[in-house]
Amino acid sequence: MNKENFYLEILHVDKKTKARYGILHTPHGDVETPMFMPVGTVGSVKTLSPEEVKACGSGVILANTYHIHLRPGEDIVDKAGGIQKFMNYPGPMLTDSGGFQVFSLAEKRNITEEGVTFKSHLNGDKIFFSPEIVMDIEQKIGADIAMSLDECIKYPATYDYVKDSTLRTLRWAKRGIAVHTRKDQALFGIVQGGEYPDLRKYCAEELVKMDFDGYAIGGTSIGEPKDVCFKMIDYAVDYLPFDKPRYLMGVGSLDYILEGIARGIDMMDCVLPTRIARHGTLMTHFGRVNIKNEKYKEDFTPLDPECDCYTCKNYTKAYLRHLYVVNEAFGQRLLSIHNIRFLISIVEGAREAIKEDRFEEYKNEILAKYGDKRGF
RNA sequence: GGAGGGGUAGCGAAGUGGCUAAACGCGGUAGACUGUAAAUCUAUUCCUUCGGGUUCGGCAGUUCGAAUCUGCCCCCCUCCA
Repeated sequence: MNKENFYLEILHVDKKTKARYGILHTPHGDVETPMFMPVGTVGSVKTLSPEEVKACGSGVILANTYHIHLRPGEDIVDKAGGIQKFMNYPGPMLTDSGGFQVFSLAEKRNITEEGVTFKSHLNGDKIFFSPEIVMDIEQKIGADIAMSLDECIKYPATYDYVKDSTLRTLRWAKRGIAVHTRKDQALFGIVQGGEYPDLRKYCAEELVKMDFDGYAIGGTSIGEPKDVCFKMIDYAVDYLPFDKPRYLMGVGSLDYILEGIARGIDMMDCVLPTRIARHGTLMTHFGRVNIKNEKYKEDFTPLDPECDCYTCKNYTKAYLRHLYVVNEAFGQRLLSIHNIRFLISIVEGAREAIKEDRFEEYKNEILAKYGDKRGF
C-alpha cells in the first residue's frame, strides 16, 4: 500500500539480537521504535490526561473500535475531526479492531463467516461487526493506524480450531483491506495461528501478500506460558517484511517487552501498567511494589529511586499508600503515571542500547535487577 | 418513678435449644491482573506450640447440649410522668 506520511525508517539493527531501532513516521508525528503504547480504550488512558500520557514519553496510544462504536459512536468522533483531535492527544493513535473483544467477551458473541455478532456488554444490544463495517468505523474514528478485524484465539485451542479461525481471519483481512480507502491512515494485518508454527508462517505469508502497512502478532498474552508466547513471535517474525512495523499485541510486562524487542518487535501495547496501577501494584527497577502493603505506611522514600517520573520525583510511598487507602483519584493518577513512565523509560533505554549494540546486556541487566521471574 | 426496646467477633448486623467459632456487609491483611465488561476479582480476618483453647453485657441456673430457655445484676435507647 502507499500511505501518506506513514512509514518505518529503520536506523539500526542490534548486532547480537533481532532488535531494531527506528522512527515511525505518521500523520500525527514521528515516534521512535521500539515503543510501548499505553491503552486508552474509550478515548482516555484511564485517570490520565492526554498531556500527562505524552509527558511520560508516549508515542502512539490506542483506542478501541468496539468501545468507541458503542459510545460515543464513530460519527461523533468523525465530526470532532478524528480521535486525536476529539481527545486532544498530541500524537499518533491506533485503533484496535474489536478482535480482542471476540476473546474477552467470548460469552457475549457469536462468530460466523460474515463477521461477529456481539451482545453489547452495556445493554445487550446486538452489535454486528463484519470486516467491512469495522473498516468503516475505524476510518471514521480516524486513528493513524487501524487494525484489521481478527479473532483473538483463546489458549489453548486445538489445531483444527486454530486453523479454521486463522483462515477465517485471513479472509476477513482480505475483505477489510479491500474497502480501506483512507490514504492518511495505515492498516495493519494481524498474524494468528496460535502455537502452531505452520499456521503462524502461513498466516504471516498470506498477510504479506496482501501488502499491509504493518503487521501485528496477535493471540498473545492471553494466559499462555511465556515460552509459548515467545515461540508465537518467532514463528511469525521471520516471514514479515524487514521494513514494515511489527506490533506485538497485548504485551506489557517487563520480560515480554524486552524479549519481544529482542525478537524484532517494534511496537507493543498493554493495559497492564494502568490497570495494575489502579489496583495498587507498581513496576519498579527493583521488582513489583504493592503500595497497599502495611510496610509502606511510614516509608517516606520514593517508589522507585531510579525512576524519573513525576510521581517518584515528588511523592513518597507513605503518601501514595495513603491516597490508595482513602481511594483518592489523585493516587490512581500518580500510580498510573509511574507505571507508564517506567515501562516507557525501560523501552527508551532499550533503544539506546540497540543503537550501541548492547541490547542483550541491557535486557539481562534490567531483568536481573527486576528479579521477579514473572516479569511483572 | 412508669412503659417499651436493646446489649453478638475491630464496627454494623443476622441467628433465638444441637448441623454455630457464629451468616452477611464494612474495616483490616495478603494476592491476582497482559490488543480494558476491571477504582475489579480472590483469599484470609477470636487465640493457638494446630492437639486444642476461650467466646455472643455479667453472674448463677435449667438441659445430655445454651448466643438461643429461667432468675438476679449492670449498661444503652425511645416514650410517658
